[in-house]
Order: sequence, then C-alpha cells, then structure tokens
Amino acid sequence: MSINSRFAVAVHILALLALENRPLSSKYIAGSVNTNPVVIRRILSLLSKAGFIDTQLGVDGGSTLARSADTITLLEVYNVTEQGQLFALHSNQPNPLCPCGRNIKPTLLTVFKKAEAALEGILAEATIADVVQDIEAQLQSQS
Amino acid sequence: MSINSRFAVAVHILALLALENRPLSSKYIAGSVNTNPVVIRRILSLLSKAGFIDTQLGVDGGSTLARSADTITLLEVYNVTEQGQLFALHSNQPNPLCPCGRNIKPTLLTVFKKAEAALEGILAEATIADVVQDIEAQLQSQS
DNA sequence: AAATCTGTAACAATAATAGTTACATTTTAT
DNA sequence: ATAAAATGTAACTATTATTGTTACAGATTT
Repeated sequence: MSINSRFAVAVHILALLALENRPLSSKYIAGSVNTNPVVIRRILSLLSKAGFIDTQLGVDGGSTLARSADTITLLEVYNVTEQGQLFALHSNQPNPLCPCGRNIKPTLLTVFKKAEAALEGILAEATIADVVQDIEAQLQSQS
Repeated sequence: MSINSRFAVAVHILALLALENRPLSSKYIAGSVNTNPVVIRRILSLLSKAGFIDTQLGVDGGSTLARSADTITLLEVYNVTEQGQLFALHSNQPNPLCPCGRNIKPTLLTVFKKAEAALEGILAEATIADVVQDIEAQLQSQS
C-alpha cells in the first residue's frame, strides 16, 4: 500500500499558494490539481487547522499562506496529512507462548522507527520554498 | 495509510524459521503469528518465489530457510512483500495548463525517491539474523 | 441583497487487506 | 497401497481507507 495522495496534493496546494501569492479558492485550486473542490477543501481544512494557511470567506475570498514558504517543511505537511505509524505491525497479537511471538514486536518497532526517522529526516530538509524554486527552474527551461 | 502487515509477518516467519531450524508447517507458524494458515501460506508463497525458503510437501513437511539468516536483509523482505511506490502521487493528472500542475510531479518524485531511499537504507542494514539475535537477547533477560 | 466561498455531512465507487472455507495435488510414513 | 499431512490457490466475506460527488447551512464581501 501507499502513503495516500493527500500528501502530494497538500504540497501542490501550498506550492500553488506560494507561487500565485493571492487568495485562491478551492475551486481554482481544484482546477490546477484536477479534482473536485471538496477534496481540496478537506485538505485545506487540515492545513488551516495546522496553521499553514489563512482562509477568507465571501466574494474574492480563498486561502493564502499564513507562514513564509521557506519555514514550512515537507515533514510538517506530511505529519498533517498522514497519521499513525508508517509500518503496520501484526493485526492480531502474536502468540505470547511462543518465544518469537512474544518478542518480535519490540524488535520490529525498533527497526521501523529508525526507518521512519530516516524518511522523515529527508522530508524535514525540504521546504515549500524549495518546491517552488524547483518548479520555477523548470518553467525557465520551458520558456 | 500504512505499509501493510505482510512485511511484519514475513519477518516474523523468517525469524521463526531461523530460530527453530526445522521444517515448520503453515499451521504451526500461524499459531505463532496468531492468524489463519492461509494468510501464512500466501506470504510463504512470496518468500518461496523469492528464494528465501524451501518448502516440503507431505507428512512432517513445511518450510525451511533456503539462505543463511545473516544474508537476508529486511530490505529484501520489504521488497518482496511491498510493491509499487511508497508515496502516491496525484490520482488524476494535474492540469498541464497550470505552471504548478505541469511541473509538480517531477519535483515531488525527486523528494519522494530520496525519502524512500533513506528508509530502504535502514532496512538494508538489518538482517533476519539481527532480528533473531535481538529476540534471543530478550529471551535471556526473561529467564 | 446578491454573489461567492468555506466547512462539513452524506453517500457511492473503488481498492486493498485480512480472514475464512474449500479442495485438488503432492509427498511422506507406515 | 493407503492414510495422513502439507502446500498452493481459488473464491468469498468483512472491514477499512480513499477519492469523488452532491448538497447545503453559514459567513463574508461587494
């Protein structure tokens, strides 16, 4: 299974807000992401609760970045859009009467936590500003 | 979402095979994992195709390790039980008319691949033998 | 007052997982 | 030979998560 696409879409949204630098409606964003505005609003709601964006109701309303793009790391976005452990352990408790069953979980947890920390380390190194810069570099080479 | 529990169960199975060092039936293994034997057989089938175990039909049959436990890394097991990308991209193609929509995917892919590689690096460092050793150390402290 | 936008509920469609029963086939032990 | 035991896989169910969709109440701006 995969880490769901909410993370990718959330980064897309934040990068778009940084690029356009004006209030964008969920409908407009949905046009860029190519999905339904409600899907966008659900993610905007998460981002808003996390303090990444401000939203404005009414005509010409929409969302804007509440924090500078270079202070928002992909790890923060990841943590907002994903919850729980990356690696699933056994769905049922292994047999406590078995030496292996009794002791496998802590062993696995140690490795899983290390692997997850390594992944998060990379995500912590990149910011929305980096994503924007990358996109702008591609735009340059397209003109 | 999570990486499914097949990975955790597969490591459990291989560690059990290493610990007991004799042919184990799917029924026996299911007793340790605490699940249905068919769930185990499905994973054994993957491990067998990958060359990690040999299986023997008939009375007193079962599975044994085909390779030494210290040569099987958790990364190899991960690759057998998981397939496809860890991070999902947008489910629909973003709008190619939008500068952000047109260019976000390669940018995301770069970061996602780096993060996945970091995770895999940790998994590559640990072997089934390490897991067994860890379990045996816990058993020591329990006696 | 009208237009626009959010936020959320509710529902459908899709997909993956885990568990289960069933059974044909193979192999070993006696 | 025969019975027992084991695999491998098909088929089905239940559960869960995600994504997309319609609908609508409430807030805000012009």
